Amino acid sequence: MARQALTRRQQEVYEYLQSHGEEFHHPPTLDELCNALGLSSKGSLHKQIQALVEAGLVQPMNNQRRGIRLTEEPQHAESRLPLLGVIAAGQPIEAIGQDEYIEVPNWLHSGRPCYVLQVRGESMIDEGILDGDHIVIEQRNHAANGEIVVALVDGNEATLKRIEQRPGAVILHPANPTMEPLHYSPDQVQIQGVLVGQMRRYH
Amino acid sequence: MARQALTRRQQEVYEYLQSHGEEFHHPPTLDELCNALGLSSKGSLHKQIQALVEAGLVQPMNNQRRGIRLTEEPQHAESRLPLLGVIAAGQPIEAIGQDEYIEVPNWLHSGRPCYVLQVRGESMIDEGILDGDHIVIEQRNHAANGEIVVALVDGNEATLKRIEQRPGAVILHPANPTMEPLHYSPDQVQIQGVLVGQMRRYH
DNA sequence: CTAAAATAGAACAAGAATAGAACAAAGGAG
DNA sequence: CTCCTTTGTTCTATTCTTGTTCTATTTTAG
Repeated sequence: MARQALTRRQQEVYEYLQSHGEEFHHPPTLDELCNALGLSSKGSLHKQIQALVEAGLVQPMNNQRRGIRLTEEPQHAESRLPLLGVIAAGQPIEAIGQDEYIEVPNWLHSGRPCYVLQVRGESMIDEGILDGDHIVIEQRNHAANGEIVVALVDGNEATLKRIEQRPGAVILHPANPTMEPLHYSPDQVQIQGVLVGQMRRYH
Repeated sequence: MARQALTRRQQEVYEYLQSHGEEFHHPPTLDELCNALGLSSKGSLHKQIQALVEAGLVQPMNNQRRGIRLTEEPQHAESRLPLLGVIAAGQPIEAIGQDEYIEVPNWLHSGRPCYVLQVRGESMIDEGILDGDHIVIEQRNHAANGEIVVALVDGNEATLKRIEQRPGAVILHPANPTMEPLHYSPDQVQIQGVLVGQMRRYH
C-alpha cells in the first residue's frame, strides 16, 4: 500500500481521534465528530475519514454504522521507548538529556508502558547484566517475588535487584556474590518498575 | 544525480528545517516557513525549496499541498534479521524453521550483514550471555583478537567463544571458569561471524 | 564591476476544505 | 413485517488555502 502523505486537515482529524477518541462512549459517528471538530457538514468530514481509511489508519466501515475507530495499534511504528537515564546501584537515577528515545524491538517489551535505562556498575553481573547494558523496564509499582525491579530506597537511592517481599519486610538480593542481601521495611522501598528486557552492543 | 552545491541561503533553509522542523504541528507551508524565517515573499522561498528538492533533500510536492518535509525520515524503521537457529557450545547450529525473522534495533547491529542466533547453555555465562539469549552476529570469516566469534571447529561443532589468534594456533576462551581454553590449529577453526549484539527478555 | 543569488510583490491555478442537499442502508420500535 | 430514525455515502457548488510562476529590484560574491 503506497501510503499517500496526509494533508493538513487529515492529519488534524487523525490526531484528534488519537487523543480525544477515548472520550466518546462509543466510537464516534460522523455527526458527533463534526460537532466536536466544529464542522457543520458531515459530507466534508466523510471525505477526510475516507482518506484516512485508504491510508490504513482508520478501520474501513462499509456502510456499517459502528462509528469511526482507528486501526489496531497499526504499524507499532513507535517501537521507540524513552531512555530516561543511567542507573547505578545505590545512587539516584541520573537523567540523560531530555526527550531521548531508543529503538527497542517489540518482542522485548510488554504491551504496557515501558522505559529504558542504562546500567552502570557490576551489581547485577551474576544475572548477566553488565556495565553499559540497556535494560527495558515496565512501569509498575508492584512486583511478584523473584522479579528484578528498579526500586527506590529511602526515596533517593535507585537500585536494580531481585525482590523478595515478606510480611513486614522487603529483601533485595543483589546478583553479585560479593554483596549481601539487604533487608528493609516495606515503606522504605518503592518499586519503580520491573525488568522485562535487556540489550547489549559489542562494537 | 550530480548534486549541485547548495548556495548560502539554501543551506540555511535546509538547516532550519532540520533543527526546527519538529516545532510545527504539521509539515510547514511556504507561508509558515516565510514567517518563521523572516521572509515576506513566499515566491522567493519557493525557489530555494525547489533547489532543495532537486538536490534530493526535500520531498518533491507536485502541486500537492501537504507542506514541506525532508526526505530522510524512514531510517527509524526497525529492521528484521534472519533468526538462523540455536547455538549450543560444541554442537552444530540447530536450524530453526525456515525463513524466521526477528526484530533487531538498528543501533544494535552494524550496517553489514548480520543474523541472529539463540544461545543454549551456560558456556558464556561470565560474559553475561545466558541460556535463551538472542545474539546478533555479523557475518565475517575473520576476526580481531579478543572478539567473540561464532566458530566452526572441525567442520561441525559450532561454538561461541572469545578468540585469540597466534601464529600457528587458535585459542578459544570459554567465558566460564569451569572450562579450559581450547587450542586448535588454524585450519581446524572456521570463523562464521562476530558477536555484535545481544538481547534478552524476562517475561 | 559584473554575474549570480536573494528578495518582494503581485497574480494565478489547482488542490483542499466546506456547506448543503439528497440518497441509501442499517437498526430499532411498534 | 413495516415504518421511522439514525447514520453512512455521494454529489455539486462555493470558498479558502497554498503551491507555482513571473518580473523588477536589491544584495552578495568573485
